[in-house]
Amino acid sequence: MTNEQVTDRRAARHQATKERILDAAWALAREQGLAGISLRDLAARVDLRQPSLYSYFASKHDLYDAMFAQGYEQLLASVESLELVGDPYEQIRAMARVFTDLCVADMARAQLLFQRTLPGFEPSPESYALASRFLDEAKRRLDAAGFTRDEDLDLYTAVMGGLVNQQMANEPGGSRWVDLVDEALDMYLEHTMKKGGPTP
Amino acid sequence: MTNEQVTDRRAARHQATKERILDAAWALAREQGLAGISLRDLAARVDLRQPSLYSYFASKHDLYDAMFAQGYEQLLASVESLELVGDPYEQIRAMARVFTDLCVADMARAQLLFQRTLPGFEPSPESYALASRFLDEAKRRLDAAGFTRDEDLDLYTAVMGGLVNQQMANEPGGSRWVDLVDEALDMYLEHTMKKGGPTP
DNA sequence: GCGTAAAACCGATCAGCGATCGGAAATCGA
DNA sequence: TCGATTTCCGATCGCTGATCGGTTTTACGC
Repeated sequence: MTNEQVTDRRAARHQATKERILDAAWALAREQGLAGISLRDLAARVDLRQPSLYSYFASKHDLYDAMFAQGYEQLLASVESLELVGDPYEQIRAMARVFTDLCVADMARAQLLFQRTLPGFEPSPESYALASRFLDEAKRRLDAAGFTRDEDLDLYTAVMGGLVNQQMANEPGGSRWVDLVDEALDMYLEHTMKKGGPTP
Repeated sequence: MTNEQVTDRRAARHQATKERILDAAWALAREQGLAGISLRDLAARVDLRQPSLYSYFASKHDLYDAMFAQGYEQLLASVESLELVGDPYEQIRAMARVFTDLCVADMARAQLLFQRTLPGFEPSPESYALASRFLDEAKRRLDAAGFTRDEDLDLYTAVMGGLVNQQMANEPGGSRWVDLVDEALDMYLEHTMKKGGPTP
């Protein structure tokens, strides 16, 4: 049992605490809002004092950045798990449904990932790369349906993001807007099929 | 020239200062972001000290509330000035273009009116009534085209808000998404005409 | 025009925030 | 068990919005 792991127990312990802090941060964000996270409150949740958090995150923005990366990793995992076979239109629909479901399931996460709401926060290049990968996944699926114009992707993100945005701004916790996702997809697909020419 | 105004010079002076503060607040919001407004900076802009602002606004949220009301008054003025005669579809298009134009013309305003971005801020009932009037104006124009379902309005606001939102979040200062407003209107009108039955 | 009540203004101060410093305490490889 | 490294935290800094009390300014009613 001893030296079960030859390598650093220190690093493992460090990483574990970091994840405990992140979990507590998400919980606080869901309770009090993203901007409502206070480092003193957060530290108390993991039985630390506020200065100790700086052993794990260089700043509050650095904490937000780690949450940003976690959020996109979760979305990427869900979208990448979708099969890439069969009707391309149905794949676009499935992706949209997964997207809206994940957004309403954790609005704090959606707010962090898709709105520029935290004053002065910008994701690091490494975290932004995850966001780009997420967009690439969307583009790949639109391409498969022959929707290859830049405008096709932009309109898609605008419609889906618009539904989620209205939902969060006007009826948080409800589903009045996100329930329109299928109708919105009817609208988008029909329009874009015409624009993009016949089905490949 | 004396007693040119029989009524309160006090109230007039008070209102004038209030508007000077609001103008400075908008300027600061455009420069540093909505949440970046510091009451000490704001006071300095109008040659006051920070506590003096509380003679005009009960709190920072009260200031935001006044800005919220001003913003909707400006949007309402623009939309209500649109003629209510002629092709109802063209009126819907005109309203959407005015909306996106005003949003990109002052993104701080759009952020305040259409995103829940300030931690803890909620408009007062009086200010929210202006927002409702704005939505009523939209509903009236959709009704005129036979788009009377609740979903018709919700989808319309989602699409237009989605374009603006993507624009602000991903390319502030640009026009990549709002330039799609005409194509988005093609998409929306064609879809909703089918859904809503034949033109009245 | 003048007296006076009301309004406006501000220095000082409060509690809260994120961030920083330096030293004590705990950890763990050797 | 030793010793370097990491972790932890009390104290403190500068900033924020808000509040208090007292001074100064304003302009209404006489």
